[in-house]
Amino acid sequence: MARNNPAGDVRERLVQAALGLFAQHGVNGTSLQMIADEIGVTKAAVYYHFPSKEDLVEAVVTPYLRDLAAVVEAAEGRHRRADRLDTLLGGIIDLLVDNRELHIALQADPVIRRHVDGRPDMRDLGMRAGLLMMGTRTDTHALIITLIVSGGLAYASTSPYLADLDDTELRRELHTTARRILGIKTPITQH
Amino acid sequence: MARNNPAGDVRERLVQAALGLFAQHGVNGTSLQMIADEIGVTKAAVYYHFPSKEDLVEAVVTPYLRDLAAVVEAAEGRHRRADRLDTLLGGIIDLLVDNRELHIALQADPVIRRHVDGRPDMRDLGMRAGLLMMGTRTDTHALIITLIVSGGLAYASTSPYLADLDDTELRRELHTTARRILGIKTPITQH
DNA sequence: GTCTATATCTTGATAGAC
DNA sequence: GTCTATCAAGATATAGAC
Repeated sequence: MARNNPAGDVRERLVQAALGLFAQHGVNGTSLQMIADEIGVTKAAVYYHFPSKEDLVEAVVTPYLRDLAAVVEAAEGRHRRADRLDTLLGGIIDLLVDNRELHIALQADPVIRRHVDGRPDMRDLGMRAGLLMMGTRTDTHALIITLIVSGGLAYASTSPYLADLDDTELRRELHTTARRILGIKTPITQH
Repeated sequence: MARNNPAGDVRERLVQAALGLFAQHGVNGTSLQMIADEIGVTKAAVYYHFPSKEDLVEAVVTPYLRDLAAVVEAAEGRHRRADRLDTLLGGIIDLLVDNRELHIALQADPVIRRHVDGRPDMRDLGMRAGLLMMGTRTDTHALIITLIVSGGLAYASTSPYLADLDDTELRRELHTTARRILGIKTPITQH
């Protein structure tokens, strides 16, 4: 196995290059030529590793879906509401902060959305996470708070205004803020 | 002026068709052929009304930017903090609810983002809105709450889970929830 | 595993008839 | 103001040499 490349095998470098370009230009705005150029190979080399562009999309998205699924399952495994929330928020925020500007782009990209919707194993992940956040409440108000926190965390974590915060600080700020916002609907459980 | 079309002149129908398709497939995922087909004309007819695809993007985006600018300016014209917040939130939520599923897609689309960033008159709209939300606070915590509310409102207003709420109800729910979340940082002003 | 070369299709855009 | 016909460029994808 030829390992004369700067960092790791070509397949993984292709996935990383694609990830960055997808986030910046969208999937439709990123040609295989751009991806190949990014790591210094030709289009044909890309096609050796991935039979089609869709396969590349799948390779880019899958690790994130797996990580998210693991977080949701871990949270569902907890029993007390506070623990479920902490596990879910902590896990999601870790994912967001570790990737920063990528999540919004990936989540909003029409091609990726369609790809994810086409995978039955992953389709209800968003709803399961939402149910965990809502807890026992099922009214409209709780739903709206849940939606605002979900979308708001993803949006905030990608903001250029927070770019100079280090990961640890950003994680802590997002977690406490999300906790406090979600606490609005259940003020009694807060100390 | 030939007015033998189902609804209004062709130019406006093209803009509306483009808006819907952009939101669904993204700008790069929407060909001029698709837009032409949508209203039953040919590509060449599109090019009569818009010299280039970018001009169509501009025609789609401009009304929203103008509306947003009007809201921000109206809010900046108020003097008391509570009035500024109410004007801003009310205006933005009206825009979101009136268009629902469009805003997230438009805001996240790389082509549209680039187009907006290239218009100096509109570039600082987001920051001005953010400053209005933050009020006198300038710390990280206030910034994060502002970001979460901004992104969260846009995200929530597009959620399928809220699709069956009528506009009036959705508006009211979003407004009171946003108000309460922003109230976290200034609990003294809330009775 | 990576290359050159090419096939095929779709795109944004133009020319000119009506 | 809309059409048919066409162009040049760029896209995904394939074939076959090394």
